[in-house]
Amino acid sequence: MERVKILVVDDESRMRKLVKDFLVKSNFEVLEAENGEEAVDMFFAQKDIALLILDVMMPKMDGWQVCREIRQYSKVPIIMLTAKSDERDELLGFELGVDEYISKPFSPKILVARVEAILRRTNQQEEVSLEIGGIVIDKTAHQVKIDGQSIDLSVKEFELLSYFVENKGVALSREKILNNVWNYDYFGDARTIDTHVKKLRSKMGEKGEYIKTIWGMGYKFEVQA
Amino acid sequence: MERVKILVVDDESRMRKLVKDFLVKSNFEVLEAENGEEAVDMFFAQKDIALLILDVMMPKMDGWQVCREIRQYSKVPIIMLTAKSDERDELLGFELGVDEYISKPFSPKILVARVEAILRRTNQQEEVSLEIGGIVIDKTAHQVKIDGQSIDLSVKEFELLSYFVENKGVALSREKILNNVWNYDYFGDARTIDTHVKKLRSKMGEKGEYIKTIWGMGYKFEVQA
DNA sequence: TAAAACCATGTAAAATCTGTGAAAACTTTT
DNA sequence: AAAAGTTTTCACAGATTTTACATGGTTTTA
Repeated sequence: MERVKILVVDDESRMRKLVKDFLVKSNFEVLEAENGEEAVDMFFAQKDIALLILDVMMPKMDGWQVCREIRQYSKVPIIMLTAKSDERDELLGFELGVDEYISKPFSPKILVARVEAILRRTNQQEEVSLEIGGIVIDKTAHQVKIDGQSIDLSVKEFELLSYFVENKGVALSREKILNNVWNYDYFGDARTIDTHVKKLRSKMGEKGEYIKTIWGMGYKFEVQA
Repeated sequence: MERVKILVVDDESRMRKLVKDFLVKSNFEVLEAENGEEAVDMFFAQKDIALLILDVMMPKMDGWQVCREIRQYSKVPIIMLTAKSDERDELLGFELGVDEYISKPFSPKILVARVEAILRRTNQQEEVSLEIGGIVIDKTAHQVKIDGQSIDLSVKEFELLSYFVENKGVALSREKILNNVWNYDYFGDARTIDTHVKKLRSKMGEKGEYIKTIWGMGYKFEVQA
């Protein structure tokens, strides 16, 4: 099992180190950013950050702003660190979708407990396996079965199919696919998608037809005729 | 961007004014009703009310009843105002599809925050689909159905039809259509529109007649005869 | 009512896009 | 370091869409 990534954002390196130490001990992988801008960049460059811990007070871009920017694209859980309890702006946080506040100073146990609670809560909602039209995608096992028959997919193919299934019925532009399945900073040829779609379709046999071409637009995964 | 309409229902005019003031400050458009009957009538007369704020205790028809009547036809978000927290009937509310409770007295900020949170939440889930005269345009799926029957449209045709439907009843000059459906830097033949209109009409069968020619001016989408 | 202005339609050319195969560039495994 | 596998690029053919244009019909205007 791969370790869960947490991004810690604080301008004080001592604080970052402190938080990091606690989390690393609890077997999380910790990334650090020392200001809001760096945090946002890092979040979108990395694709699999499971939780953010944000200091409210930071130069350049404060925690609220980071929260806003990230919430435009992601529902990743966010914990806010506040110096005093009156720095907590519950109202603003509510609007922005903050999951939890922790006031400094905090005990290591509290921090880890909250992090684990939130991850447990959110992971429950996340589906581990998707099923549609005889296609079963097991994200944990990284395996796909079609009518009970396991098929071999490369990583990209797997991710692409997952993305399609997660967005079944939704018309997806190539650009959108690129931004979601490929890394945010990938600037290659959009035709790459076509090639992967071709392979996916062929590996999926007759169920490959579920991946529909929308001319001049992109693709759409849909089960009905 | 047009302002979002909220209907506030309470028998006390002071309370209505209070709520209204807060919401207007946050740039909502506020309609008022002073009892349940009026609220229901108003809701169905107005077509585009985005949210209801209902007092539970009202003469004639209480908040629960209003909720029931409206829920038969609409999924519009509903916030209930309760005098005391024990007036909240969570169970009943759950059945009726109440989205949120706010107990009086409440702070203006909380009210506005909840309203905005709910609108954000529901707008996300809301399908981007337009419906008129048996024509359903699902922008997400990039699909058009006529009387439940899916029809194939090219991208331009799809966009053109969407534009027409979004501007139903409005006479649209060719220039305007060109500027909105085509890129603003398109300098081709305006006759191109005619061709697309022709195709659209034919693909839409008898409903093609909804696209009306306005002589010497352009086109108009309109459902009635 | 005739002329002028304008629209609908069919046809065909032009532009655009997709599917495919093959090869190049990378990664990972052996 | 070679082999095996994966991902990306590229180019071409075929398919589809978009556009232009000519013709004939319709509406307006004078």
